[in-house]
Amino acid sequence: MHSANPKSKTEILKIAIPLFAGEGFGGISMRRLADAVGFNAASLYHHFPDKETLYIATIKYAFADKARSLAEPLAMSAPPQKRLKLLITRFCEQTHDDPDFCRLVQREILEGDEKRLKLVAKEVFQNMFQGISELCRELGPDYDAHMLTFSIIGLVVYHYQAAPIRLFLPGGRTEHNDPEIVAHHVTALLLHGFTHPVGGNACLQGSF
Amino acid sequence: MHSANPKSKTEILKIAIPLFAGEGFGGISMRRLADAVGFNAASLYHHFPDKETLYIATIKYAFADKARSLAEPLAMSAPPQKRLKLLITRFCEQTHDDPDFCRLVQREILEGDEKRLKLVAKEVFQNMFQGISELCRELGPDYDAHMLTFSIIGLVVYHYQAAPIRLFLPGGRTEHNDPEIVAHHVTALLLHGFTHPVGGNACLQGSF
DNA sequence: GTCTATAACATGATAGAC
DNA sequence: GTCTATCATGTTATAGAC
Repeated sequence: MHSANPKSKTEILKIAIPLFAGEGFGGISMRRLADAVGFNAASLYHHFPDKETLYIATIKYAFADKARSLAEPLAMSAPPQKRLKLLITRFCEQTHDDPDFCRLVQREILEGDEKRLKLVAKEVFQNMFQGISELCRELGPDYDAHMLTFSIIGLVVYHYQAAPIRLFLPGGRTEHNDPEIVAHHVTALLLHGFTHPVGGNACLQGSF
Repeated sequence: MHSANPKSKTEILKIAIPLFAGEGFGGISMRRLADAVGFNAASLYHHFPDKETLYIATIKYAFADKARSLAEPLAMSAPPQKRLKLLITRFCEQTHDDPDFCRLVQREILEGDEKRLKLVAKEVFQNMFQGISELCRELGPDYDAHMLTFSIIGLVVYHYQAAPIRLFLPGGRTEHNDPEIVAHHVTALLLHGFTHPVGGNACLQGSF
């Protein structure tokens, strides 16, 4: 219909991402967003019919093509352990490098209604989840693949979700957010549990 | 000074918990909270000087004594594996049974400033974190205790944090939120990694 | 301690000039 | 496609009756 130039539209969305990620839907007013863009508040309504549409467009824009790149390392032909390590490394790097995206997803899971949660599930998680599930069936065939996939994602995500509180907890250091360190830790834990890959002779030490 | 009856105060807080947990600070107005309490909005200001003070009081109230009960199973004298299993079971049950609390903590980590994050760290996590860290040093002495503690907490918490999206993802079923099932899964994963405790001969199958 | 009334302001959204 | 001006509504917070 109108809005011949899609550039302004995506430019608005690009600026909206960190704002909504930081303070949420209710925390950002149309005026503040307009200020950040360099527009007048009324101009936003030329591009989007209302605030919620703008918000959902922001989320969709932030999510676009994220899933693909996350699912990429799974397609490789390599031993499952190697694929796992690569996947987790990539996942840690992306989560580390794009905290806004991580927070947006978190917000959606926290506040989104059913319709929007389905969007997140489809746009963000679906591909990666499918891929990880299959990997899980190779690596831990005795586990429930869904649960294991959840655990892998949660293990990585939580380290960054809770990063703001890390330094206030015993032993927390800045290096603990380093994607390489997180990836190494998570991979080792997933493959061997409490039995560290180095000192690995306590593996069969007992059931619980 | 005023407010001779502390009952109204805590009653307000009790009602505020699920509201703030569900829609956040910006999502709940003083009017709506007052309606829920059965008061007039102005009356809230007799008990609390402003909205933010009320919000922080709500969080503090929700957090009070949570830490102690979570740290309890760690004090037992039992083999470390058994203590871990008990801790995780309790943790899963509490997280499952009190989703409001879980969401409030999540919100605080997401939105809290430094001062409030210190509050969460101290009131909620400190004791439990300390206890888990020591357990970690027994169970996985080759791991970084801080990282491992983060992983344990994250593993449990994420399964409930992301529960709203579970059914929209491949293989997700309602039973997957059952605390007993989550606890069993998490415990097994932590102790043995991908090597399931039942079919446990693949334990040394290779480094990555 | 709770109410009514209201001040002072921010918000989402629209109309219309340019 | 962006602006100014404006509306209707909702917001935090206060003053003062009871």
